[in-house]
Amino acid sequence: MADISTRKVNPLFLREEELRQGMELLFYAYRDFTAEADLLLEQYNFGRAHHRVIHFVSRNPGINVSDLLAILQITKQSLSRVLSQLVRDGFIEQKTGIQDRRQRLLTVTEKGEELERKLSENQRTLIANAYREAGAEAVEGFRKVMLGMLGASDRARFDDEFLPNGLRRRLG
Amino acid sequence: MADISTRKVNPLFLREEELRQGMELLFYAYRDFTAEADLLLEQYNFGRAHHRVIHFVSRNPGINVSDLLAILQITKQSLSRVLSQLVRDGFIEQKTGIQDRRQRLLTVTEKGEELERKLSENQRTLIANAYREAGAEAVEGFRKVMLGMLGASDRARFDDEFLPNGLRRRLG
DNA sequence: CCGTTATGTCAGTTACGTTGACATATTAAT
DNA sequence: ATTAATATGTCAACGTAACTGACATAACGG
Repeated sequence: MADISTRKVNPLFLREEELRQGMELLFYAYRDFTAEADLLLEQYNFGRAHHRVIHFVSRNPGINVSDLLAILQITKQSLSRVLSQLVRDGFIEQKTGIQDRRQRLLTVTEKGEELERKLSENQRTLIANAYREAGAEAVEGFRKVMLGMLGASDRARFDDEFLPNGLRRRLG
Repeated sequence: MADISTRKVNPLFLREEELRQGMELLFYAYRDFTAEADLLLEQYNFGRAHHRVIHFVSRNPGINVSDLLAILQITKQSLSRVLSQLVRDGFIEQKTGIQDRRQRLLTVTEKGEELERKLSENQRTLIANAYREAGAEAVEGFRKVMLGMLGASDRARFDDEFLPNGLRRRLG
């Protein structure tokens, strides 16, 4: 086979090829992964940014704005537009913090949870299918490689990943 | 441990948690992966779109515009802006097709290859480190899961992934 | 010759990010 | 008690990269 002979003759080329392939896998996977939700979002006049906000607020109920900004890594002005739309339309609620009254603690309303479920339904299916077809061992490898590609601060977010929702550590 | 007890008590919750975690891994990995190249691109007044074009033209020398559009999945108007800048600045060359003179076949110039190397240097390092730390078996799992998440047409692009560059099949 | 294809371009729009400057309420510190 | 720092919000202007729709040109193919 051409591939095998190439493997033997030029292993360095294949290493390079392997890396390039990884880059492309990431590109295609991310795009295919977000494609369907994007279509749904259009019906609400929302964009991908709204989905991200709903997702992370749903995952971190009671999160404050600073911590959300740290996760999303955008400016407060950018978040403001998206967040105020979500609040206006009743998908997210803001409550003044108890210990620190400067904070606006964010939670997703039931209406918001419903939207989140709709938006992520296809994504969950995609991942679930990929996980199921690949098998538990492959999933472990997938997680290992993905975690290895994250920056230190993002990796820290997964340290307590198996704690129940309410106990998850805020910040990063 | 909290995680193990939770696992036993509520396996369905953990399944959901596992899927959500996969979604976030993809989000963080993609962002961290592209962050550094984005900074470099600014110095050329280019954006991520330019990187994508250079990458895929470099990978598919002599590709025509339609096939490139099929890979990128953007409109020709969107590609036009980016591509004409890259041609203007001497990173990409267009040659009229030989069999079909309507086609503009695209190749990356030496200057373009140099830029591509610079841009992907950090990305290659990120992947290489993640691969090395995770081990060969994990990498196989990673690839399996990622491929499983792709749509059929994107998955087809990886059918001949181990053929040398010049022999890779065009289109999808 | 004519319909289709490959490509390009003009014009207008949208989503989502940016910077900079400033305002307000609240907390923390000297 | 005053002052500095923090958390948040907002106004304004801007840039990139995507989009749609419409039209133009050149070349291919029957």
